[in-house]
Amino acid sequence: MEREYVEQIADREDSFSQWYLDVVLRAELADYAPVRGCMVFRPYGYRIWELAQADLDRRFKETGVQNAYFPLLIPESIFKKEAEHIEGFAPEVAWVTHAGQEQLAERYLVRPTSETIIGTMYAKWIQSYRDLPVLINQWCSVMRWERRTVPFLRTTEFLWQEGHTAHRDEADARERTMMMLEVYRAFLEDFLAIPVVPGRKTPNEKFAGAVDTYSVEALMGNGRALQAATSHYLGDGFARVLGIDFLDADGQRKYVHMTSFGLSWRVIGALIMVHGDDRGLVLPPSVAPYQVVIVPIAPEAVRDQVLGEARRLADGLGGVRVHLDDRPEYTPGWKFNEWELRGVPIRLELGPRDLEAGQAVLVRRDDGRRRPVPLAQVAETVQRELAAMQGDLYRRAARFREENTHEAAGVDQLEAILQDRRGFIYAGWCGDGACELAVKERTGATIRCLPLDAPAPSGNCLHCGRPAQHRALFARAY
RNA sequence: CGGGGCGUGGCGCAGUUCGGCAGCGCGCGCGGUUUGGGACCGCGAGGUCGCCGGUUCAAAUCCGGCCGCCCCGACCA
Repeated sequence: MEREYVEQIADREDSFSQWYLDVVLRAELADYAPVRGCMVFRPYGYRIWELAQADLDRRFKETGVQNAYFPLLIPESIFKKEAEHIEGFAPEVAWVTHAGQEQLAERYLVRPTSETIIGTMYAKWIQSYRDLPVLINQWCSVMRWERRTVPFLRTTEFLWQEGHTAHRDEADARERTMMMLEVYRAFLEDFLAIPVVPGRKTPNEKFAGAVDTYSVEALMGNGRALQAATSHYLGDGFARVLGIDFLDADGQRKYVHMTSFGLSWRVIGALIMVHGDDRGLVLPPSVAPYQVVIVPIAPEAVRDQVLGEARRLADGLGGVRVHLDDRPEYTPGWKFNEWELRGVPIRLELGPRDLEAGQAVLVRRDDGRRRPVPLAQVAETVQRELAAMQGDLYRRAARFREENTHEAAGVDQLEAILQDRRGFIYAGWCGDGACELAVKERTGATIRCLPLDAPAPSGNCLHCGRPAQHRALFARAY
């Protein structure tokens, strides 16, 4: 039999990163811009972001978070106030030094994150414990001058949301930190169909300026880990240097305890790498710009008839994002490949033979199964299959993760697993950062997180052999 | 930032060894025939050969410098 599908993207097994880039470009999610490390987020990709954004934004608002917007530029004097913070970001900060020909009295940095400028405003707004908590999020872009960039995963400028909250005490702030981590977990698993491991970062891996950093970690199709979102308990460090204090009910002046949490367009990269296959993108119905594409097979003699029925079919799919591809210049086969590459969950084929039989042919993107559906039942079947596919994609990704999750008793074993098949690797850890760094040095794997649901540690540290204090999740990471 | 590879019409590439008319496939435009897994025929448009400099009668090709992209490693959402 002849080759059934056209070669247009790199082989996913042989060259995963080339496959990833091919999908990004060929599916028209993004394109390279004439700016170092920057990309253009094209309409099809941006629509995915809008759908994800709308859902996550709704989840934030359900917890009382409001949206606002703060400036792109941050005065150097303000950013420098938190020592650990500036030290962490200094190497990748872009500076604004001139307005026209004139040199500015003070340099501004293009925000790499907004803790300091938002905190500065909180200092003005917060006087009393009655003003707390303050729960604000902003959708914006930030800039970090990374050395090596990859579309969506690591770009010089990227879109994200950053939430910043101020609280009366540590307990309230910590509760918010965990609440937002759970919002991310639910969003990623339920909406993007990406299974994640929630956990706490080690001191080596935490956010510059945070007391504790939590993240949700996902496993990509090539066995590498990706941090999909983070939530930080910042303590009162930022409050102290920025002067965010309030008068408590007991008459004492106190500093607020803060949190911040963020998720970026990196999750678009995760979608590609978790769900994609040899034929390209596979989108969960929840974030698919088109959930259904109708491809009419319309020879000249029956053209009007087929297109008329195709339009009726589209109109009958209320509440579903449907696209009728009636371009005459492309053949049906071309369209099949095109929409599969772009990840549309369901394709409906409608041709003369179907009209005679009073049916359409339904094909699911994830399993490729094709079957005839009577026209009267198409709407109902589409709804059912979209819902089923959402769940199936999650379960498939979860199964892949289970199959690629291992245990390592020592560094040798960890190294062997990484060479052989990568994936998530659990191992005992004594809690010493030196052991963590030694493992990284030798194997390239880092502790992605200390999973929250991990059972009590048993056995010994994989590196030094002392009793394990944690059950750590190791992986090579993006 | 280190190691490797690559920059030639929109995309994928040949040509570079050994200097001598810039080519091929796809795509694009027009006309015609076509439509159940990337249709076919004909005509046509489109290139400062990544950039700057040098050698030469002559440079995509040789020399020097620079820039960009990709892959593999050290830092990050």
